[in-house]
Amino acid sequence: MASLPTVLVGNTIKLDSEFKKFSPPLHFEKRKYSTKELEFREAVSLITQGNTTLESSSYVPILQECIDSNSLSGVETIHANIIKTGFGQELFLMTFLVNAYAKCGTMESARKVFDNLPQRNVVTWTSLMSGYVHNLRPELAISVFNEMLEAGGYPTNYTLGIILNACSALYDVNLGKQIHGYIVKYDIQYDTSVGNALCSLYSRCHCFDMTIKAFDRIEDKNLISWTTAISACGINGDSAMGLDMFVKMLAEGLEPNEITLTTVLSLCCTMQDLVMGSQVHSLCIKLGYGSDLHITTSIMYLYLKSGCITAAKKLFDKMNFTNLVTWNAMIAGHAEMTNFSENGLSAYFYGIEALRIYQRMNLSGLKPDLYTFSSLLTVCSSLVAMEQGEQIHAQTIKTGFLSDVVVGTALVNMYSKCGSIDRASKAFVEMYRRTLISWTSMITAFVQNGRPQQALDLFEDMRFVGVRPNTVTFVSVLSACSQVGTVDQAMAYYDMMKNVYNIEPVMDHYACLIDMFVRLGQIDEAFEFIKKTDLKPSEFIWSILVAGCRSQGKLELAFYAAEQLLELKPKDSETYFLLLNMYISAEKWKDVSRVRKMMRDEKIDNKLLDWSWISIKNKVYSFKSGDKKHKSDEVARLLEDLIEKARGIGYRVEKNLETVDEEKEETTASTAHHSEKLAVAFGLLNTSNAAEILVVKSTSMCRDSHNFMKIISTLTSRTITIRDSKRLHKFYDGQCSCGDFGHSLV
DNA sequence: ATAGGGTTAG
Repeated sequence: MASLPTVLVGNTIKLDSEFKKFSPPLHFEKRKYSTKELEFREAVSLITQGNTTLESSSYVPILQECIDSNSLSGVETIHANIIKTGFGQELFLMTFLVNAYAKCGTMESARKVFDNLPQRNVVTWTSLMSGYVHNLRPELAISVFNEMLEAGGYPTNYTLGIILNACSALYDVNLGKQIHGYIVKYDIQYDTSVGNALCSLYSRCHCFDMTIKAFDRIEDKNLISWTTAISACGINGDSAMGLDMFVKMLAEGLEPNEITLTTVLSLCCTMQDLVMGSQVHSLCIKLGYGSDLHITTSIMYLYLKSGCITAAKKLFDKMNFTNLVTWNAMIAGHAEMTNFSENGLSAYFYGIEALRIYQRMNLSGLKPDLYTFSSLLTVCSSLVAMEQGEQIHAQTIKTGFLSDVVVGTALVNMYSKCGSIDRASKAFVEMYRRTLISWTSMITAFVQNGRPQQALDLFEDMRFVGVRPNTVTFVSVLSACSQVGTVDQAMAYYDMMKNVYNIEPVMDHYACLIDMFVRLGQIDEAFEFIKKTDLKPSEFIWSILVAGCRSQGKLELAFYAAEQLLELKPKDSETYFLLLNMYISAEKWKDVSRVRKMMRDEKIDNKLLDWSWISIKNKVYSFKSGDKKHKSDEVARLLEDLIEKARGIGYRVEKNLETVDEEKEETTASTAHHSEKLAVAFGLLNTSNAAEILVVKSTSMCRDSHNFMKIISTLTSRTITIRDSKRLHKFYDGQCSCGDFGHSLV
């Protein structure tokens, strides 16, 4: 966090009447450059020959050319020449030189030129500030601002715009508000550059209302004002409003440029609105931006986000030019699919594809940046690929991108989802800046890893440092409460959410509370709560109730809840398998046949896509039920041996689909195995004695397998982590981190 | 002399 510049605390900005009227700054006249016709190369050759017939203003377009081609050596050559020819006293020229050095990335030289200036005016000061903002040293821009004020200089609207940008770069909305205070006091909110900077600051700091207010106050709204406001709508999650503004902008007669269009396409993208997207695309083509790289990348990303992976790939392969952003979008698009795939198996393939694209990107010679790393970490967390995740962690350290708050948060999330809570919290502690999402991620990490009390403690820390929780934070908090199992505490947080933070409860919050009642065995209270809140339970809530009723032996209610679930998800194979298993456990064979017939009628696959995979030394081994791959004899023998030993200490194979022969409808010997049992056995055989086992499973774990893993963790003295489609299970010493309510259903 | 966009995290 940037410390507050002391000068700003008192009323020390002296704004004179000149400033209020926006007259041009003192000592600065706009020159008409006589060298418009002078060719750049000609000029350079004149300079290098030492033939100095140039007048001082002729240097400006040459310097501009150096800036455009980012040629530091060019700037240095011209600098030397200016000194030689005695133009070093020309303030306007030296100001431009400060700017040129700053734009070419050497603030040391810029500062040196500035320090040697014969005199200073607001333009020279402002150029230096702008240079620091441009070179990612906003805090230095602010101290230069203070220096200027102390020296008696007055800011202009441009100066204030730059300082607001510095605040924005520091995410220091409080300092920005102080500056805003002066802007209000001197009534210059309607100025375009000040207004645009305010919009941009508030947008970046997620103060949406302030953004729109600042926008409304701008007298002459230019394309930048509109683009900033439209983009702010997107950041705020109100893409529809952004599209409305875009239409309004068009109605006002402004023509969008490629940047506005890219922003608008990104709105279509978050709305997954292919129809609107293709309309905007047509407009892009009409305005001549059809082959613009940003536009094409946005269209590609729109396809990706709308699930049209093949179309996106086609476009990608057809593109003549790609840059890092194109590749990042491709990787991010696949990374996102790993989150939204219903089916764990397809998530796995998307994840692998994302890593492949990354390899291809490396081969093409592009260097990854913070966006690449964030997406890759997401992929690793979805794949539960901790080894790859660690490699990417190492790369973020080497490249310096670890200091980015999003990368840091993604790292916390990756370690958490891979079951390594210690590394997750280390990553969190080492972050130098944390956003609400970082805090929420860490709170969620504790919840995911079965440490509810630490989650609640961290939540209080977060409140203590003044970070305001949101809906998502409270889902994790209530989820932690349900694990702790204190009804009063949960209700207190529920009330806090509603009354202190004015957050309306959503289905996930209700689900947490119902989950808590169910865990406490208070099935009646759960149903009562549903009635009291006039709640129409979601699928998820019904599935919690099914599991709860079953474990409480309330079979009638369980069947009722399961039927409700089926009504909400009539095409979902897992629900049918749930019902089947329930009837099999109850040995109601008639109902078993009835459900099987329903499945045939609905054309539901007779086999659940149950896969598990384990990554050992960068190789991934996948298993499906009853699989015979990967040293099957050894794996089978070990598994039989473990089952035998487990039986010795009370394990009984539960009757379910895996263990019941379909034809005879009776329990057979456990020759068929769940995929995760195979993967764990394989892991036990192929890792050293103390190593943790980490397995990913495409569906959710069943109760039988869950019981089995608990016992195996004791028998082998190993920590076994299984990430299923619902949550994380960490088995250690006969216990599971989910508190035995995480396994669900089937 | 100043200003805007796309890809990222719960």
